[in-house]
Amino acid sequence: MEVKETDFFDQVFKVVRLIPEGRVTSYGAIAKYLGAPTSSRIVGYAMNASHSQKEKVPAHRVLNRNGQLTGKHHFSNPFMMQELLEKENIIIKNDTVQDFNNHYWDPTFELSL
DNA sequence: GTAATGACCTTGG
DNA sequence: ACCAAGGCCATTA
Repeated sequence: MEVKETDFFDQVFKVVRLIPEGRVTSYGAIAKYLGAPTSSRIVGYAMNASHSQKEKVPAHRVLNRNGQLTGKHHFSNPFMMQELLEKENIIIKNDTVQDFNNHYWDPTFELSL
């Protein structure tokens, strides 16, 4: 089964796609939700593979713990990520999401509710 | 098969 | 409070 990259990736994509509009989450939150709080890097790597996925993944809603647009450079255009987020009523300044705590969407909290 | 890198986070000094 | 290093899993060279 070469089509199966890894279950971890699939899980990450699934959670990322569940992120509602106007909400953002962090890699560590997803990793923790998947049961791998220390494997936060894998989540970021999964986003890197998101381009390979058929279904589009709202990777622009996934930021780091600092609320910083670390992977904006990986998009079609570095500004695309910021534009997409701004379109969702999310304010971004200096490549950093303002009111990050207010827009933070924790899967372990929302999905575990 | 080994080594290095990566859209990160946690812990130690 | 700030700075530094380690760890994690998977992919690529």
